[in-house]
Formats: sequence, C-alpha cells, structure tokens
Amino acid sequence: MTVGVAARLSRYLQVLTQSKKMGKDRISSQEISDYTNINATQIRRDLSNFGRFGKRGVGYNIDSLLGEIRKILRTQGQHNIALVGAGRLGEAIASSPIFAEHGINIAAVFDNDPEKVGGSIGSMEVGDIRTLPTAVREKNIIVGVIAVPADSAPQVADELVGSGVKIIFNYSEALLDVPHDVTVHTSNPAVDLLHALYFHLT
Amino acid sequence: MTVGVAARLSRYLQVLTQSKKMGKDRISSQEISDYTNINATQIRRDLSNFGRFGKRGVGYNIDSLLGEIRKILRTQGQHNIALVGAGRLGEAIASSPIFAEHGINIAAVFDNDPEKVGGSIGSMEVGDIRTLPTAVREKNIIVGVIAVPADSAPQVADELVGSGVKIIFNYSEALLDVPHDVTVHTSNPAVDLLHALYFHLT
DNA sequence: TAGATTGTTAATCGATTAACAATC
DNA sequence: TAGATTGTTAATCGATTAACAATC
Repeated sequence: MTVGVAARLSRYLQVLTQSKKMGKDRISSQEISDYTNINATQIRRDLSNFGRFGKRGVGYNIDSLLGEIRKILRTQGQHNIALVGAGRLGEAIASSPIFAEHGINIAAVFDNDPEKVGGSIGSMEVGDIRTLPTAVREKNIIVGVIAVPADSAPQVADELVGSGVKIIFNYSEALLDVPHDVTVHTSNPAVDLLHALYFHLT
Repeated sequence: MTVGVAARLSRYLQVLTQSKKMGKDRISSQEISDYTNINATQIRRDLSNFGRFGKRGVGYNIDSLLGEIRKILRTQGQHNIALVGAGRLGEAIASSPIFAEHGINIAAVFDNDPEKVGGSIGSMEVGDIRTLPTAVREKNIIVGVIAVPADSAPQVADELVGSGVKIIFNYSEALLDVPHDVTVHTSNPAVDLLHALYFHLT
C-alpha cells in the first residue's frame, strides 16, 4: 500500500467515526467526498482494492466499513504514546478526545520544569523527563509527541530517540535531526495556512 | 501552479526560516530534502519552475530564496486571522510564534462563554462571538481558526461563514458543512498518527 | 583543477478523473 | 420497475526518480 492510500483511509475513518456519532448508519462515496474533498471515484477505488464493502444503489454501512478500514490499517488495538510538554499545548492535547477516539492512549506525560513535575494533567501525573526511557520501555511506547517551545524541541527529540521512540510528532516549529529509522511529522498550521491563502488570492 | 507545488513551497519556506534562525546563510537541495523528506530533485525542479535561484556547486542563498518563495506565494504582506475559542487550545495557538513568523497576525479572539469574554489572551482582549461579523469586516479577515469543542464547532463554522470568512482551519474533530466557496482544513493529529503507525507496523 | 551541486532531460509510476455497466 | 450508487475500465495528468551535463 502506498503512503497516499493509507493517509486517505485514515481520513475516511475520521468521517465514518463522526458520521456514526451523528446517528447515521450508512454513507455514500459522494458524501465522504464532500467532507474530505477527495474525489468520490478515488474513494470507491481505494476501498475496492481491499474488498467489496458497499451495496450498489445504497452505499456503505458505516459500522461494517469502520471495521474493515480498522482491519486494513491494523488499528484495532490500543497504542500507547508519550507526551512531552505540560504547557498549554500539552494540556490541550491531553484533554482532547481526538486520540482516545482512535484507540490512541496517552500513557505518560513529561516535562523538564520542576514546577510542573508532580502536578497533573487530566488524570495523569506529570513525570520528570529523566524517567522517560523507563516509561517508554515498560509501556511499549513507540510514538512521542513534542509540545514544547522550539528551543527545547531538539533536545527532547534526542531524548525520545534515545529512549527508543520510532515516530515523533513535532508541534514546535524547530527542525529535528533524527536517525533514518525514526519518522518525524512536523505539524505547522502556519505552513498550511500559507498555501491555503495562495489559492484564495489566486 | 498545482496544489502540490504550493504546499511544498510552503514547507521549503519553513525550513529556510528555521535554518536562517540557526545562523546558516546557504543550503543545498539535499539538506532541504533531509528535513522535509521531499526528494532533492523534486525540490530543484520546483524551484527552477520559477527561475534560477541557486549556484551550482554551492547551493541556495537562504535570504534570497526566502524572498523568491515569498514573492511566488505572495506572502509578503500581513494577513489578519480570527481565532474562535479562548480555551487551552486557543491560548496555545495565540501564544505560538508560528503564525507571526510567517506574517500571519491573529487580529481578534472570540468566545461564547461570558466568563471568558472581556478576559485576555496574550495582549488581546477576548471579544463576544456576536461581534465577529463587525471585526471580520473592519479588519478584512478571510481566515478563521476554530479551537472549540466538537459540539460547538458547526455553529462557529456557520457564524464564520456568515461573517464572510473564506478559509476555515478546524481544530475540532467535527465535520463541517460549508458552501463551496469556503475552504475547510481539518487538522487531526490522530488521523496522521494512524497512518504513521501503519507504516511502522508494516 | 577537483569537488560539489544545480538545472534539466527522459523514463516511470501512482493519482486522478470521467464514464458506465452492474446491481441493489 | 425506476432511481441510485457501487465497482471497474480506460485515459490523462502530475509526481517522482535517476542520471548527467553544465558550471560554480
């Protein structure tokens, strides 16, 4: 499977999850297209790579399609992730239902500020960053989320990599140097905004 | 210009901005590639569409390339945006330097909670959501950022659209229905995480 | 000069789309 | 049956990559 297909399947998953919440029980490729801006033919083609999940003239059953896509993406189980940074952004991430909804469990929160260590975020205690390696090993964590200011981000990235984390979500604007077997996703709303503006102005 | 090219140019801009901060004054396509995971040939090809900005054997001058890309994306000036939601996420967004660095100015913050209206975020006063249409008109705002819980997001989207906003950044997991001339970018870290995990597990 | 890196060509591959028969 | 929507084909387009001459 290519990167593109997996990324799109994840987005279908979100639309299905939300549509289910809104009480719908079936959906057409055209409806998914309206929400994702992905062409309806592309959606049907992506799904038909893996089986015949729809009913002609009717659409897709939301529950059964959710199950099929989860099976394809192997996101049935729980995944533990570590959050580094107990500031405003860290709090916002920890309190968001977005992760839990997709079986992603924030298993540990860390900070290097002694003022914050020992405090709590949601129901979790903020741990000292020096206990990161132990937590990563014990809780089988492969994903780390960086929610610290840009100037501390490179050091946090080193610590995550040193602890054995293989996927890093970087919410700072810093550039991170990591080994080739580690994946970095940098999330920068300003960058997205720039190209959205470009097309608006054109 | 296609969507892809504009999106990539925006990412080059981020790498250049950060590299400049780190004191570098030139950069090669290979270095940009290391940070973005975009193929170096692709980067050179994207840039050479618009001119010959590099020096063979040397690379690109960071200052001059920054200027060229800003010219191409027309992001020279200031853009005013409206932020709706003065909770933890709203505060995190308002206090982040990411937007200011790219000439994006958070011109107004709104909330519907009377407890929060009149309070301040950074140096800005939180306005009543009912004053949104006036602010959008007076400050020439075309971008709205939604940082409220999913259940209020659809209503906020309606109010933004009604006020004349044309680009919405949605940080809730809600699905938004908007007219065709309005662009919605939904930012969902959990969705990104799912497909990152897929490739790790494979 | 020798080494490095751009700019560009040519070839390949995946994404996108329109169209429509199949069928619920 | 009539209407709707899937699954699939065929054609097109843009992205990606390797390779390398040009040139700093």
